[in-house]
Amino acid sequence: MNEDFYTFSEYMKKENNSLTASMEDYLEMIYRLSIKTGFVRLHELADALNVQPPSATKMVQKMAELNLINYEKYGVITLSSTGKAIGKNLIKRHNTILEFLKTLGIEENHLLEETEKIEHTISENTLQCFTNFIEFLKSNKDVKERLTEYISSKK
Amino acid sequence: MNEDFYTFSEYMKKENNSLTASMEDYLEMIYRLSIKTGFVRLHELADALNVQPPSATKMVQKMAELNLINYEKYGVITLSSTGKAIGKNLIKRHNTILEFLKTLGIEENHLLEETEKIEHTISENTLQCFTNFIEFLKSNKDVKERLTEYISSKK
DNA sequence: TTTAAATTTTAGGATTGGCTAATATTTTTT
DNA sequence: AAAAAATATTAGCCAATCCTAAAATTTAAA
Repeated sequence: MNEDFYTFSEYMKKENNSLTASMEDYLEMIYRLSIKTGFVRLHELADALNVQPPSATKMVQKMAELNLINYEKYGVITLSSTGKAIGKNLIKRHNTILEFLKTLGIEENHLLEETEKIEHTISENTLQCFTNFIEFLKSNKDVKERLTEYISSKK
Repeated sequence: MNEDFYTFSEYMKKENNSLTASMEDYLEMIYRLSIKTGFVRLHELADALNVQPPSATKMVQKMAELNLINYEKYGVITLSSTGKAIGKNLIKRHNTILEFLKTLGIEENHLLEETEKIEHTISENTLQCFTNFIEFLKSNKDVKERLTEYISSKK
């Protein structure tokens, strides 16, 4: 048993072709904001993520180079087909974690933040385990009830 | 319902007096490595965390300034009383998350990495929820069994 | 006790993703 | 169509944390 530790930074580094945590946040948000109209404007995106426009510009340029989005100077932002596919998965992951945490009794006003933080760190395998747990409770209503009961008794 | 999103970087910023994710990793490791002898050498620490010695030097200097550890150039590293107290909590948190994830069926060979990533992101409240869940299973053995069963049926 | 080996530090560089201030472009208003 | 307002970009800076290469210090060996 050779325990092999690394620092957080190292674990979070993206050696594969996967996205950085912040990129995932941008992609998710672009997905959400462009559902209705098919596009987003840079300042909407910046506002939604609570960053300054120059930060969004920089990130959006990077994402365009990675072909996650279509973007030209001063234009509108739209998702590429890749971006759309990835975005969809990110949103799904987000919602799974949200539901998972909710089930465990995380307070409503912390839910979003906790989800936002956790979603970027977990592996596919872990996500699947979360999904399984949710399913387990769905097909075992009695357990779900007892758990809910237990949680509220702890408040 | 005013959903207020931020990017991962913003969530992970430490405005309070709390430590960065990497600092937490260093502190945890120093705690582990200094249990027996009461001190650690810089190169042991660097080795254990898979970083190069200069990286460890820099971090250790910063942590000494924050009075988490006692350190003087070329000397040994020992925990200050503050550092010891915080370290103890970090280890406890680590172990809680490890147990939590194990219960959910995360595979043995991913357990450490997943724990290492999640431990730096969650709030006190969320940790408490994890603890509650573990307790719930301890006092409801039948549920624990059914869950374990369910998980292995999913493999 | 001088030399060699091990350990640690310093110096300088890279990446990520924020920021502000100033500039450029586009859109809207008059 | 010219002026004003809104939007977006560029330039340059900051902090965290990693890295390599070279220099300094300490420890061990001959």
